[in-house]
Amino acid sequence: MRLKRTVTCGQLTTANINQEVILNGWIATSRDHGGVIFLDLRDRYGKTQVTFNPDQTPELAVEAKRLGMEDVIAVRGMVRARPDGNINSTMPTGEIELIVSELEVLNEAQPLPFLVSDRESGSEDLRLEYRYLELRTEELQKIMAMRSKTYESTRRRLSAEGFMEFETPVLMKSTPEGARDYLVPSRIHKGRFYALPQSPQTYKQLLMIAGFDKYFQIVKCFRDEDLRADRQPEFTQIDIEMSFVDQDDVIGLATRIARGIFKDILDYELPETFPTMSYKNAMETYGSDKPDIRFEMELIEFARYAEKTDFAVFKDNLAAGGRVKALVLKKAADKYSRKVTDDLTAWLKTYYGLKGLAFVKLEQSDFSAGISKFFPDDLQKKIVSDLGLEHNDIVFFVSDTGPRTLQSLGALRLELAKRENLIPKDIISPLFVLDFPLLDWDEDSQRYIAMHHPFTSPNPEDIELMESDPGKVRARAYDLVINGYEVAGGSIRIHTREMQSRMFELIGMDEAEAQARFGFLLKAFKYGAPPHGGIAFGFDRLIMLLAGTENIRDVIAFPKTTSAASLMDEAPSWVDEHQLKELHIKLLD
RNA sequence: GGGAUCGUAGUUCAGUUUGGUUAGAACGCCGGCCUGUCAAGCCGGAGGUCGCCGGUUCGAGCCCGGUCGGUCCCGCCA
Repeated sequence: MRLKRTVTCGQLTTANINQEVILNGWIATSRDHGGVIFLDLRDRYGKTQVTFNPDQTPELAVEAKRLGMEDVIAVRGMVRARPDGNINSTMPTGEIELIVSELEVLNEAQPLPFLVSDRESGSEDLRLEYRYLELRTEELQKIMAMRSKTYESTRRRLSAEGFMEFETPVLMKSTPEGARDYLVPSRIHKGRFYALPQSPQTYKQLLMIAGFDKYFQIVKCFRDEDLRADRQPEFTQIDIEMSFVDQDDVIGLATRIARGIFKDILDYELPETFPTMSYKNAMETYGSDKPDIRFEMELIEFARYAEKTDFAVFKDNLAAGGRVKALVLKKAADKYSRKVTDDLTAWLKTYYGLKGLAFVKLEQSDFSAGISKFFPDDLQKKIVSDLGLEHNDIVFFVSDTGPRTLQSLGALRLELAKRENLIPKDIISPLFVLDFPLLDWDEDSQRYIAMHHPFTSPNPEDIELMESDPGKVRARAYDLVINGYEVAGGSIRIHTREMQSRMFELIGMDEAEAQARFGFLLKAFKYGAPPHGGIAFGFDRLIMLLAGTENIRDVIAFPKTTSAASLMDEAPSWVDEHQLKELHIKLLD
């Protein structure tokens, strides 16, 4: 190219007046007045108005006339102060303009599928097809810059703390536990497959055994499961592992990393230590293992009142070992007509398998509507006084099996908070959830499965329960939850062969199977494995919080749709027959 | 695997309730006018397999069945 930029489109000010400069960039808008022509030239640093004046350069004005949006040009010119009354105070470069003396058209753009100046001007599938254009929008340019700064902040802090950065294999052995693996067929080994890592879990443990006591990696992970607004099939983790540490050391480091990132990127001060809550408490109080604690509205234990009511559903469920819990929405009963409560009930039925949702409204200090007639007067008075109920409050009741009661009331808590705008924006509320159960009973396979993963160490206080009451054993596992998002999760690992074998046994994996699947790790444990533990941050979710978006596709340069397809390059795609043949693969159907 | 919802010019949408002449608007695009705008303005023009397949009907953008794709949710995500 002839005219290489000497400055960017975001940096010229009145200090540069009378300097000759060259700008390169995309045309954001053009304003043709028949005589004078204005172009706003854009690059990722900003926009500058460049002006073509037919009195001075008539031949350039003719050429500029046919330029349109998103053409790429280079211009040489003199920086001038804009005439009086023509200053644009909404842009940083609004006091100056570039009077063009030389123009090089680098590339012209076809008519655009949507406006780069307005991200809402195209539907999401169209924007994904032309993702490189969407990435030119101001919003995504900012988020990508934020993401880049976060990589940098993370690396700088971990390096300063003495961590070594590693790369671990992307082609690895398939692990049966956990999420579905993405598989890669081996050409050389007929009928065998590599798997893409769900996480580099085993490798980082082996690096601990190798003596690299502080490891980290910013790494892609792959899980072949169905997607959500905050889940992509490939996503990024800040993966961390440390030797000779206990839970508090890992939590301390995770706190410093999170504090550092929010300080560096948003200049937001998180507390020096984050609050903690047990898994049990989180479930009982918020109906979630990742509670959003930006607002109160806690779940209330209601069994002691429910048993004194005349409501058969409560009594039957309690007798059957179920639960009754309640949720109070303050000062909003008038907004919850029969239709609204019916809709909420239908929603809970559909998604959480709940049989019903009961409620009462407060009319002055008396129960009204819903199931109020099942509450004797003296019981009403006691509840009103115990719970501090006031006029126009509405109390929702859920009664079902324990887990279903907690989960659905937790979902209702979030839904009501959204409807009533109870969630304060601009607040970031971190929380460590601790003492997760080691195991989870799986109805389908009628066995225990590891709740976190099978390398998670049991809490030493509960080890004696491992065989007698496995469901009660707590793990040394911890999650960092921010604003209701699971942002990081980790555990202290098992580091002895004996304990690892006991764990495999608990989840119904016999010695032969354990050998076949994790023999390499069990073998390594025999050669001096140090006590170790770690944590992994969901990097994309962290960026979501920093950017204030609820969609993970906003923070990934080239994301996939909810059917795990890329609309831009049309992956996944069919492959040639000979490619399949080389891989010894034959398609059914 | 299940549920909800959306699909109409290049794009964003209206039209679907109640089937009926030539499917509209805005932005973008093309042409013309216009020398200080910054979402420039004014005038004109081109642009449609109403996602796709089938059905009902004299007649379907509109009703019915199926299908494909986007989004959100449940299951799933150690």
